[in-house]
Amino acid sequence: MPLSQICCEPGATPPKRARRKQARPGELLDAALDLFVEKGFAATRMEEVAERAGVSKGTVFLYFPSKEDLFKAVVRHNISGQFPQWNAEFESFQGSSADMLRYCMQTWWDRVGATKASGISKLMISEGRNFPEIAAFYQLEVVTPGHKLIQRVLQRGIDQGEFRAVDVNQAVYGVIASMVFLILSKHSIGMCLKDDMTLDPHAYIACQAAIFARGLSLGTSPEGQYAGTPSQAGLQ
Amino acid sequence: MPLSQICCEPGATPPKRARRKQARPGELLDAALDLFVEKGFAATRMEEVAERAGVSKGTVFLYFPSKEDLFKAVVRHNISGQFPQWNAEFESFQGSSADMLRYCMQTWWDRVGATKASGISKLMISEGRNFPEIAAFYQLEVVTPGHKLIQRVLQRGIDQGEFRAVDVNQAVYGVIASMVFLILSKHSIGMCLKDDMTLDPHAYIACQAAIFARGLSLGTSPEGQYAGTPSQAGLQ
Amino acid sequence: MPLSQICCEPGATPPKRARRKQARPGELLDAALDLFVEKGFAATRMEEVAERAGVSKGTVFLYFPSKEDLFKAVVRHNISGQFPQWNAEFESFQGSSADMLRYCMQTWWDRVGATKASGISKLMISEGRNFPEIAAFYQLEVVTPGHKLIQRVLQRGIDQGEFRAVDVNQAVYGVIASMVFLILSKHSIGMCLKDDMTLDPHAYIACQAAIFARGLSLGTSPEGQYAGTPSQAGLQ
Amino acid sequence: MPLSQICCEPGATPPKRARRKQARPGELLDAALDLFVEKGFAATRMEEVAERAGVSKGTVFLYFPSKEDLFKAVVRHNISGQFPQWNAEFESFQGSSADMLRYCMQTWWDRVGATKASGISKLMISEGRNFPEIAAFYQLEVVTPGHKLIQRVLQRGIDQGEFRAVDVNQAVYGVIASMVFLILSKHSIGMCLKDDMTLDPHAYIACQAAIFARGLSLGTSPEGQYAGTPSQAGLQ
DNA sequence: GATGAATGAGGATTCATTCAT
DNA sequence: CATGAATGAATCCTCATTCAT
Repeated sequence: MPLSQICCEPGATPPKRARRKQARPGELLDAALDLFVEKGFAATRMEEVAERAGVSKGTVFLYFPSKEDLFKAVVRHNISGQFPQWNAEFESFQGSSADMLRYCMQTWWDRVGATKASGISKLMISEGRNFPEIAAFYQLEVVTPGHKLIQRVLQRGIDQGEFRAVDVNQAVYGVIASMVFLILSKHSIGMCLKDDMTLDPHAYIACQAAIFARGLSLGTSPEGQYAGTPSQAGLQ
Repeated sequence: MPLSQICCEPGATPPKRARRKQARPGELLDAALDLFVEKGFAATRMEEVAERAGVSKGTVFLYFPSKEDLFKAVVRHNISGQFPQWNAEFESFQGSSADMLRYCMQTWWDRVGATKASGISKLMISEGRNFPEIAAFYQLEVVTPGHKLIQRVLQRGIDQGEFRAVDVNQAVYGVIASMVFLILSKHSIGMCLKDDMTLDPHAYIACQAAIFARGLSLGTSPEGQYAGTPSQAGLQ
Repeated sequence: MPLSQICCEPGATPPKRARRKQARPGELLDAALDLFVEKGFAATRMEEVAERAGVSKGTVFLYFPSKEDLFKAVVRHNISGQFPQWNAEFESFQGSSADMLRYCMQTWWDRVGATKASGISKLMISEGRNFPEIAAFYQLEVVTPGHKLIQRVLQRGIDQGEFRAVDVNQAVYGVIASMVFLILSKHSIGMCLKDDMTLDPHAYIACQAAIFARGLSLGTSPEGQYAGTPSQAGLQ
Repeated sequence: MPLSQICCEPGATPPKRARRKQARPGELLDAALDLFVEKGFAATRMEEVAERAGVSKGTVFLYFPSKEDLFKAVVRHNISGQFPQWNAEFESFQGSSADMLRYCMQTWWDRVGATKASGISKLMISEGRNFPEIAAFYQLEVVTPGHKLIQRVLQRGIDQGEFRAVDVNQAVYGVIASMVFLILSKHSIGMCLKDDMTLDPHAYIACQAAIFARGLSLGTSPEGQYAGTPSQAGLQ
């Protein structure tokens, strides 16, 4: 509990200056997230971030030593922070692994995909190569944890005899691909969508999750999945 | 002195100077494509484009009035004719729809994904938003035809009783998502891959195609796929 | 609670707060001296001065209206009384003038050169030009007295028939040069030393003093010291 | 011989642009030397260098990739370049080592000390610590070669039986000290001079060289040079 | 008095674009 | 046509200085 709350009568607002001090980082991170998503990392000027947060140029550097650090803070504030909760949440999941997969995808959408934070992923796809340190950070803080989370879900299905023993890594990428696509449909002008029709994320996720679940399930498998070269088999 | 400068009967290659002049724009576009794909629009320097094309800085501006114009020219020049004989080829496919889907994906990879052409997809994903006219063009020439092609494959499976009657549009996006992911794994430093492990495209496609085929197949379906909210069902 | 805050009879150390207040300027000057010597005027940040003095940035400006004023205060504060009992001490020296010279240099090193005081010499050498008033002050308080002291030693040697009748002024500068060099070897990263080898001050002084003493001595002089232009005499 | 001189009639001035191109680096180096000496490294703004050379800010960076590189080029252009000639010159020196030493010092003064280039040394003394890379460069290109040159002269004297076998390194520093002092008398407001009297460099060098020569000479040595502690011996 | 949050002028460096040759 | 020297607007970042608390 801050001093200001001790030595003043309850309910008193802290001095203006102090309140700003506390609020600043958050305001800056919000402004930065907006701009990074809107214009990309390289095209976002620090001064613009300052303007949007209602402070002067120098103030941004008071809280974040460099543009890269600002970006990292944005990532940590908006994405990485979610993982501990998620992991915990899945520890105690009781239903089928198919349900778990769907729940996982839907939850990701609700908490990240549907928010501005998803713009960060688009940004990493677009500019990651030019900022190796940032890319490494993102890899460490977002990609790897995300991969592991999905991997755990699929592995659980296999271990419990719900899923076939497919190559888990490849399967994980399939799930990630769905989510990446959803992000791009939102942030890349829906460029990959037919007729500008906007994709309904929940329906899309439900459909993909169902396909994955069934695609990984045991039961009667349609034969010939991996047999021969179809080009020879099927094409005249 | 090369022969071409001596013997000039019609049809002969034009003298070096003239040929260079004619070839210039193409060489510039090639160089620019490479660089835009590799580094993005902002991070690509005009001088670098000139260098890679073997001309001087000023020459680039002789052919393209500005960097933005160069970008637009690059994309437009590479979009044309992305979907040539594809449709015809699939008219006569004889095998199962599962095989057809897999064949379709593999072929796409060999003919497009693995080639330089996939670079413009990456470009559109990364920078499309900043060039709406171009994006519209791309949509018309690439996205829609691609979507239709896959749609036909899935619809064929449903019509022939091989696949379940899922929402075809959503399912198509799943397939596209896989391919987009593959492109990004190639052009975005594989930033979405675990531990920098390089994705083997053929294995990846085989796996995804198998999951899709099975996911869309009839047979014993694990019930409850769409029932209830898993958060209530599965979470304590 | 420290005793000083309880018992306040006259003469007792003032309460901590007050003592700090009184001590502030001195602590600031000390911190600033260190930093100015180490990094120069331009490269020293006011905040760093504050930090080293254990106060906040604003406080420095409370005592010194600007960085330049701080600099001036630092030098002025440290110049006073550089030459205390020196002269008196040498009145009664009994040995040879050669010994006296060596004793003089060694003593200077022990009492000044080796201490923090030599830092302001370095400061004046480095930044003196930008602060003419200060430089004049330094000239008056340090340079001239020092010069006179050495001059007296050499003159004594000449008067007593120990040294040749060289141009005393020039000779004095030779001695000063040695000492300046020693200061710089200490404060300028020994940039003028070969291979980063650290100079041993006492050995160096012993050597220089010996050379000076012998160089000023009577005895068989190698003739021709001042004759002709060596470029004509020695060069082919 | 440049092309322009081949394909044009003799005496024709090269096209304006080309001539500037050739002259630019020199003009920039001159402007930079002036400013570095006048204001120091840190305080010299690149734009100012450009202004003084009559070009725009960007042009400086066209020729020198960074401020540090510009500085290095200045050093190389004005100081390091001299050493090869000097070394060669001394290979063939015929006179006594005493003459050689004096000639060496005088020549250094005429070719470097008396020119603006000597300001560089003052600058390194003042700011060397803040720019380690530059300091290392200066050490390599100037300090070490200079030290070696003087060392050779003194060693020659010892080898030829002209000088006593003193510690050569220490003696070298004595010579360097003289020259450093001369530089400082020129660039540090003559701060170490008595009564603002300007030092006559030639007389000063003659005097110092004589003292060194005699100080290093054989002949009857005044006894007791290194004996006892004078403080005990001489002081009452 | 002391604090430290906030400011904004200033400086190094980059790069699209122009234009004399 | 082609060149590449020159430009200067734009951008990140630093730091002396101010001032509300």
